[in-house]
Amino acid sequence: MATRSGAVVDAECRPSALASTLSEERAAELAKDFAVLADPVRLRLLSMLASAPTGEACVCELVEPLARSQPTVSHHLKVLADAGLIVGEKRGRWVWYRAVPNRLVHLSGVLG
Amino acid sequence: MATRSGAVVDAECRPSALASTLSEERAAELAKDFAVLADPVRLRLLSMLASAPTGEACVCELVEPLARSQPTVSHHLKVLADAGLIVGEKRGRWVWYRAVPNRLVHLSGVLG
DNA sequence: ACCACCCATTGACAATGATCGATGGTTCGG
DNA sequence: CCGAACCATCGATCATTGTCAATGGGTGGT
Repeated sequence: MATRSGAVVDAECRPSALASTLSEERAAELAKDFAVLADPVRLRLLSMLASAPTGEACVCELVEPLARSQPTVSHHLKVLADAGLIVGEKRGRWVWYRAVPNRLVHLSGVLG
Repeated sequence: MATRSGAVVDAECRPSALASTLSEERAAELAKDFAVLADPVRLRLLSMLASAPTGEACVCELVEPLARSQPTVSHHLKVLADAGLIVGEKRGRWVWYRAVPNRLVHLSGVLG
């Protein structure tokens, strides 16, 4: 179907505006946040800390139930700590980790 | 502090029960769900589809704003579709993708 | 029948990340 | 002061994944 003076372009895909409401930078930030949660060991670590009777646990308590080596568990704890999801406090020989409450709420808001 | 008959082991880390409330299988499932969201291109795709005037968009409309090749965009759309987050319908030469509502709510519940 | 257009699949490659063994730094008990 | 226990870091390895070029399969206009 041609217009009077123009070429026929009716069947072509026009680039037009689907300007995303989500900027590239913001998307990258969110993706990093979700990537922290995209690992079963880290999810179980969060669960174990959240359900700990005293609210905290030392690394040596976490290694065995996870069936991973101690360096691996330490690695995941660091990832979680860097993301602000947990905090660690050194007391004597032990380092006690505790889940940071409400730190996941902003992600929950993105989804809901 | 020693007990009556036992040796002193007070300073050792005992393995004891931090039985995670989150099973290894469930953790693996959740991790896969979060992994789908752990990519900026996929997050922007979801955003673009959700904010599309008609609620849907064809692939050719999505390629340019994302600054990725068409095969790459197709790949991400497939990942999202396999996760049940979007659905695609072929009409003529085009495939129209639409976001599936409320599909993210269960993840939102996990976080909140 | 041909060609242009839309989209998916394939194959290859580079980057990222999960994992472990080995090592080093602290801290405490004896 | 020495050894043992706890934890972090380093180096290496292997699997996963994001990306693109090339290709193929459909669909529709001419």
